[in-house]
Amino acid sequence: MLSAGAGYVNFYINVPEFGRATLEAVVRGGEGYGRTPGQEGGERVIVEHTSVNPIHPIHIGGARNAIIGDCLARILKASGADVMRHFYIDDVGLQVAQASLGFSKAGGIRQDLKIDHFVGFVYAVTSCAINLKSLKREVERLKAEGKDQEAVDKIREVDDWVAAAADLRSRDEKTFDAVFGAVSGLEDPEGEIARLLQRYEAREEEAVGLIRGLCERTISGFRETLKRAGVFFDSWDWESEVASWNGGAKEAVERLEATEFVRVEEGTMLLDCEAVIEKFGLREKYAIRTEVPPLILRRSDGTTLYTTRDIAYTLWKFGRAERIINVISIEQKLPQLQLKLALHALGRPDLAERLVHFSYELVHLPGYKMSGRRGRYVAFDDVLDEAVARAYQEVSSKSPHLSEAERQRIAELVGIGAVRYAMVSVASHKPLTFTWDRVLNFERNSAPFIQYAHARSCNILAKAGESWRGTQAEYSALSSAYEKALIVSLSTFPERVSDAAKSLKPEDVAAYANDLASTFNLFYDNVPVLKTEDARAKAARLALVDATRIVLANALAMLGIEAPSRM
RNA sequence: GGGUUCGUGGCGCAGACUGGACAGCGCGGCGGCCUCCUAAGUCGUAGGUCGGGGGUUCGAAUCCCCCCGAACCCGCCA
Repeated sequence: MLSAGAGYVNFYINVPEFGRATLEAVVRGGEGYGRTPGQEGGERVIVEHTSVNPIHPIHIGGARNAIIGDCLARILKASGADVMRHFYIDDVGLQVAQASLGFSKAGGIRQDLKIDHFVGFVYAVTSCAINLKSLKREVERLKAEGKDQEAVDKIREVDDWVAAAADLRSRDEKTFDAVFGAVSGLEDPEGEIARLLQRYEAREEEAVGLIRGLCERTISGFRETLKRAGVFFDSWDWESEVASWNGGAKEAVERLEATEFVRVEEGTMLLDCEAVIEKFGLREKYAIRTEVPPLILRRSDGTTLYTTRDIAYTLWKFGRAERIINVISIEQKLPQLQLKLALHALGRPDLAERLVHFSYELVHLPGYKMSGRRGRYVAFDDVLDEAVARAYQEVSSKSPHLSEAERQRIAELVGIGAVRYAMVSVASHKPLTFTWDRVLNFERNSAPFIQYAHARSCNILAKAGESWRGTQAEYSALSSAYEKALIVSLSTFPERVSDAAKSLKPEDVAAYANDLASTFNLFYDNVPVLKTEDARAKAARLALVDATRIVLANALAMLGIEAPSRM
């Protein structure tokens, strides 16, 4: 039936029939409802995400990346794609060499601190020592040249690093003194780091042992954190292996060198991005309104830079998938564009077309700016701990009848669910300001709200037993507005999932789950299920509850959030 | 300085690409609902010049231009 008004067409649905069809489809589909089964020869997609530098623990910004990337992968998989999740380990960067140098001076590791946190500390101390040394030299030079005002500005920077150093020292004097003293005592720490990196790229045994040793340790910490957060990878790609030692970066540079777009200036090799844009008419395609600076492919000392190695890595990934989605923060917008331009320069516009930079905004902290180099960040581990602790308080006060073990189990999945939901539900192009109260809320518009609706549905079903399943359901009994709304919501789930996958908007699944939970709560408060007199009407309502339970669980699964049956 | 993105009630968000039914939701405020399937729920109420100003349109939070504010980028870092 149709009716029109104010330029809109309203549809009315044959509820009993539609209800029957929807509920049967949900129950028949079970865990698969809302999912498109993967097919032989389906699109292979690599989602590269997290890829935190192995020099400090994953902080709250990396957590946003990990959670968005993980949800994206889950949703794409649900829509039928053959998804592989990759973590790119940037072990060929300057920062890793720097952390490794400091680590070699630390005089052993601390057993009482998670290893990636210890590495982060050592890296920050090393970075302080190096920055202070070079800034002080700069100040001397400026003073000698009579540039007093510039010297004053530099002194201000020195003060900032001195403050960072004092803060670090207060955390662990022994390690600080060992690392800071040793690094400051080096005649030319920056040169030493550059040489270490060169030796690593040349795959010299000692350098490999040092850098790999550090990376392996840090990554073992990452794995622990990520596992707890429900984030998993199919592949851990060492930059050294997929871009450097395998000759990939060298080959990419050579191939680019053979094109008309590369030139050498003062020993550095540059890709003329503007020339690429002009040649292939890409200005409009990529909405480029300003001059794109040249991409430096090779340093004057012969080593490669991150984006150069990323070209090689991208080609490597395209050997394994048709589409690549890189979850990388908005800060790297320009290098990601330059990466595409490099593909064009190599004569592979088809690859550029299927390379997606899924960018997300940074996580801010009220009051200060995070800085790995200064050792200032909120670690993902600490966020998870705090979330679970708060959830435990909540569970204990709301469900004191549950056993201690069960309260702990529920606290874990509620706390972590809350963090995941908070991270994925905000559109990724919006900056996120981190505050505990905001991220760890357990009310509506949060994972616990959805989990609670799920637990309620489970509870009704648990009390109903199994006998109703043998009863012929009378779907015409589902006549209230609450029931109709619920049926409509359930029926739209598969479409919502495929839309979210197409538009790469995991937050849409989060919003759907919240809406469904809300719709179910209205039903719950207004329609008594177990008290329904007529057995066939009761069976229909129980089928509706069962279907809701299934869809809530499936939606939560796509967000990597567990669905408890009690809480 | 140039570019990109964002600016929606006290706070946090959705809606914007594909312009249309009173701009939705949560937190916080105020006032209700547990002899009834878990109140992490729910109902009611107050609170909005959709940053500001022009324009396009029958119609603009949504499209265009200008301005203001914030974030990010413009490195032989990643």
